[in-house]
Amino acid sequence: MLRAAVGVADERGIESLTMRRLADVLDAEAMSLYHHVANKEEVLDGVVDVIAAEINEAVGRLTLPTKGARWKPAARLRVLTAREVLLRHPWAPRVFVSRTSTSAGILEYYDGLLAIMQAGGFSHDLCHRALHTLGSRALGFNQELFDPGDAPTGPEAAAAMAGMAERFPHLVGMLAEVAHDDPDSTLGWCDAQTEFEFGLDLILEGLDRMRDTV
Amino acid sequence: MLRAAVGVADERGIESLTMRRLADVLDAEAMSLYHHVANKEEVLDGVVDVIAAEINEAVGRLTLPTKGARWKPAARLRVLTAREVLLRHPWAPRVFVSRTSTSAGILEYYDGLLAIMQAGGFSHDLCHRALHTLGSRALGFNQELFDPGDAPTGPEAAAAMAGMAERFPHLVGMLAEVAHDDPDSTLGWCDAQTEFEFGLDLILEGLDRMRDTV
DNA sequence: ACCTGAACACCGTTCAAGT
DNA sequence: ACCTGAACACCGTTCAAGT
Repeated sequence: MLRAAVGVADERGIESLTMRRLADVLDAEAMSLYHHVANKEEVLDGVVDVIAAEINEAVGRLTLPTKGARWKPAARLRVLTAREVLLRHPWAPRVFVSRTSTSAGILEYYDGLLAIMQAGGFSHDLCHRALHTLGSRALGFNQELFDPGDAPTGPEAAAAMAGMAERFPHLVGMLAEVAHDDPDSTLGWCDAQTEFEFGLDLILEGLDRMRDTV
Repeated sequence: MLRAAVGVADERGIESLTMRRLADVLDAEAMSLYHHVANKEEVLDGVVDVIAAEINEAVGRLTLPTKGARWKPAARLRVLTAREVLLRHPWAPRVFVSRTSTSAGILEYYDGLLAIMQAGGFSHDLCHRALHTLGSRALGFNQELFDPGDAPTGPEAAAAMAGMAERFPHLVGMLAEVAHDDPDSTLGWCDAQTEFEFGLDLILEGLDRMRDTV
């Protein structure tokens, strides 16, 4: 049933995951679901567990060494592997942030990340700060509020840019040059992947520096 | 009307902000709102604009110098000032991340942040990467997936910890020591404030280092 | 032009009734 | 024990009708 819920979200989007539709897919008529879950929240909790299990299965196959300075490439690969799973379920981050309680599967994922950091020599306190600093990046996604690289294109783009240039001069200046330097910057998630890795590496390097000095 | 919407969200939570309740508060009977907005999405867009205006008003009063190395404390204060506004509207981050288009007020906020970075000598490309790296932190909040410092308390805490210790040894070890080192770590947003500033400073320092070398 | 009430299509959920 | 259909309370939204 939870697998069916993930299937519905994958195929028609998370907003289409309603109790009625889920029952339809299961060939059960409508409201029988409530004999297996207390309410929809429990369905979403279960969905998170399914995705977490998929992530844990993927990162469980990793075999990089983790001692000392090797912690960094090991943590990096773990995060990017989790990200690969999430890229197959683009709706999952939204469900993750909507949960109030934490799934055991997510705790298991974090526990493995902590194992890497502790093998690298992190104190418990630095581990704690590291998890907060990484935030959702630890699981492979970064909540973007708007895409600064998403410059307007099309016929009226030039006019819109001119109007915006007065109100947001620095922003428009940046967009013009970034778009010029990298014409592929708006082509799908390739760019987002580069940006994600940039931010991840910046944080991991900052943490590594503290490992040496704190 | 948008101010009334913010008031409803402040007093009863964002989930209580329905078209019917909003009309009630405005002493208009129900469905007259649709003569002023196309749909609820437009109401939420407007709510974002109201909060963005409040943020811009607050950061507009700041007067720190921004040239060269001074960019860092200036950017830091700008972000923490935005955070102060959001702490008065704890539901706002959830509305922010739910918007697909970006409000002009948010663009204005980003434009001012870019002005600081450019005064500090950032290239357009590094500005772009910096915004992506900061993500929601640029606006003063960090999407937490679960609070690793939120150790269980109460009578059955010890038993729960013992059960969890087998499955999540590193996590439980960390929680035990962090809770021991800092018994106040679960008392409200003080802790979250410390953690937010830690992550913010780590990122700002990493960006500052790149300013010198890239 | 602006407001209104009834109605529609949808949602999560309850409940008494079936097997 | 498990499933079902009708119903309830709520939501966003439409529409014809009022002033």
